[in-house]
Amino acid sequence: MQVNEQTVTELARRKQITDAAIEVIADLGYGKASFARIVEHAGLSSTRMISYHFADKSDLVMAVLVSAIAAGDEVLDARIAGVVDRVELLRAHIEARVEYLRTHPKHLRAVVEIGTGAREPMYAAVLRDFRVGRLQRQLHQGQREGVFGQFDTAVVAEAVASALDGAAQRVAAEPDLDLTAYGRELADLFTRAVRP
Amino acid sequence: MQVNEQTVTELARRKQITDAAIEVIADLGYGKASFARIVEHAGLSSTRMISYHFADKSDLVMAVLVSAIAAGDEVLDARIAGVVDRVELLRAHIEARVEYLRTHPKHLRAVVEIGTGAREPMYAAVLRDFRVGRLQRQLHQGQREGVFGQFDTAVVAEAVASALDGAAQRVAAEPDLDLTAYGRELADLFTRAVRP
Amino acid sequence: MQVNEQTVTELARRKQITDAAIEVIADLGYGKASFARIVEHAGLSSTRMISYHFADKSDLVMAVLVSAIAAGDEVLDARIAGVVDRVELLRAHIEARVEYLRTHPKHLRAVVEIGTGAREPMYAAVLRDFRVGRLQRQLHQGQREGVFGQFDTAVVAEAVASALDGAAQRVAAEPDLDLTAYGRELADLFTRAVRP
Amino acid sequence: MQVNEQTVTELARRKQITDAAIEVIADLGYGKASFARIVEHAGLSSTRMISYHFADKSDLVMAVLVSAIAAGDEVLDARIAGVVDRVELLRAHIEARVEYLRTHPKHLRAVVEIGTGAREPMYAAVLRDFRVGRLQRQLHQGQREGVFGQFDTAVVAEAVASALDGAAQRVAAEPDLDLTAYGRELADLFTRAVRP
DNA sequence: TATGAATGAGCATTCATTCAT
DNA sequence: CATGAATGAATGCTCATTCAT
Repeated sequence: MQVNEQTVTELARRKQITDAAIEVIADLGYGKASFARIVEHAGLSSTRMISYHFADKSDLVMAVLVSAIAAGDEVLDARIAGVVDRVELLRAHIEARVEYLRTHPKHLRAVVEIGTGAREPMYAAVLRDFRVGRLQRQLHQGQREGVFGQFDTAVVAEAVASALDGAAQRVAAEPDLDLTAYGRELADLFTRAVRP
Repeated sequence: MQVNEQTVTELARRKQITDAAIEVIADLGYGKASFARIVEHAGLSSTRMISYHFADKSDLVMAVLVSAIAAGDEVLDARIAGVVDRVELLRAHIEARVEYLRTHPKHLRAVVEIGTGAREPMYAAVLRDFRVGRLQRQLHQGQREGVFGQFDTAVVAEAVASALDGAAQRVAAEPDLDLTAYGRELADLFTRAVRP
Repeated sequence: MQVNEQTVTELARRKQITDAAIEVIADLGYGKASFARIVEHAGLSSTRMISYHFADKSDLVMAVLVSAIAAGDEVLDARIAGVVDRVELLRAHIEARVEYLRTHPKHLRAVVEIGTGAREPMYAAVLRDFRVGRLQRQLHQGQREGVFGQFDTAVVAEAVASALDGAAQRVAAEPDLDLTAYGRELADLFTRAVRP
Repeated sequence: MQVNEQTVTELARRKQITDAAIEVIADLGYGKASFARIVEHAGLSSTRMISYHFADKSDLVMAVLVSAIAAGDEVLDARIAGVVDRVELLRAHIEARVEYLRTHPKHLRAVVEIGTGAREPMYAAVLRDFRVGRLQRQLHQGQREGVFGQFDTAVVAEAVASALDGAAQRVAAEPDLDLTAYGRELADLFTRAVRP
């Protein structure tokens, strides 16, 4: 008995809907991702099903965000584990995100779509944390250690995050893109850029 | 009497509507920019007015794109005129885009919104041309001249373009942002990154 | 050319819809009076028609209120014209309202339904004015002239208004009720009650 | 073991739900008083709880009516106990109802809301009994005894009941209203009105 | 005694577009 | 050059109720 006890069915349904929502948002964009499209994709009987399991649309979108970001951070954590060198850490970070894009294209694309398409400030904090939070702290630490040059960490972190957003956009239009190479290029680019 | 005859009234109306559309798209995002919001903003009597002057929504959006991109390229042309050094040209390019963002925030933001929010492939070519076309050619030329190192020009051009998109997003949420400094940081960042 | 120019068609449609809304609100009550029921009653093609002519539901309800109240005040004005005696004025007022209930049962019932069923404070002012505004001023004036006794005019005005509401409720359940007699009884009741 | 056996838990649950329903109906109005709102207010887990303990919505509403009316009649009985004078009985009746409104505002308001908002004829009998039943019999008896004048007892009883409804409405919008004074005014008003 | 899960019907409102003048 | 009038489809969301444990 836990405080926040939840049925397995309940959790399974939420996951089913969240997964469908990720696909639909990634494929159609945030603006066109209606409940109707999501139930179609999930094979549910009616939109009523979504309303039953989520308080409202923003509740569902937040669940999508949490789910996709958790998966992305898992990949990131696995990739940077044991890396100590600051420059290598930056490279690992960028490559991990691109790897995530390669293994979970719909997930990352959904996050980007929500980030650019949704206007509600509700998602701002969690999105900002995912995009630049950790990265900016790493850059800052690298500067303190003298490994990186002097630059505005906010600007660089935003540039890295935007470059990854751009990669997600490009791969959507160009599915055969070699993402491993793309990630290496991006990592090269920014490791050169942060040199003292 | 010319072949492509258009009255001044017609042109003025189109401009009035296009300008209103730019503001609305920039302010509400592509997804929420409906005819209704645009007529409100333009002070027109009904959405019928838009349908009369534009074939359909994509026609209007294309007009917005053409108008905003022309203004952006004008700023760019003025800024790079006479610059010959490749590195300075890159710097000039980036700073010109940020200057455009500073002087015409709604225009650039509208372009970014359409780029991220609209799904019709119709706009893809003109958007790609604006975002990376000229830039990629410049990077390529710099490599041929041996001024830049070896990197994937498509990746770097996309990264620069994305960084500028990101700047447009950030300034929308943070209007007091010092864009001149932001442009300089970005130019520094990428000029470092392209060094051989 | 007037400032607030409006087409005849537009006005006719609004009236058609408003009239249907009055009937539906009177028959089904405010809570059950949906756009769907109103278009059915008006013989329109879809609820879209209502949304086209009225900004939203409260806009339609306000139109209903204005229309029904105007008709009621017309009956009142005709009935009290030339009456100078204060007591006779009170009698005329009450009988005029009941006469209005007799000649326009749906209209008055719609007003009562909105008054009791709608929670939006939006309608409060216009409803209060219709129910007690004039009446309370008359009672006050009668007291100043020494024709009426000393009582709280707000309480008595509210009691009269509530009695008329009650009559509207009763006649809905009991359509054969002799309203002329009912009005006379009510007038007798309150003229006795205000005597010094 | 009795035929109509009911556990204390069952009764307690029904009371919990009924009490919550009274509050919700009083606060939001009959139209907006959904199972969802009632469940929220009662702190229950789901609407299923209500459906389990009550056959349907009208069953719950009827329970609300019975409960609220019983409480109101208790106040009335206590107030009129020992009063024999017909005029004083009328005064006591009115003042008791207003006192009930003062001590149990939600209860009386819920009854009024159901009376005006619900359309089902199911509640008509019990509502009519509460509103005018006893009162009309008293008025009739007073006329037979020659203490009251000649008037239509149905009309006067309905007027008194409506005035009390109106008081409930007014106090909802104007919580600082001096109800004791209001009750006295109302009692004065109607005792004057029934004089021979 | 309780509950989790599901449901079909209905709600007001918004959308870009079209017909007729 | 402009407009008034209309429209079908879709939006997210709420409703009381039921099935199966």
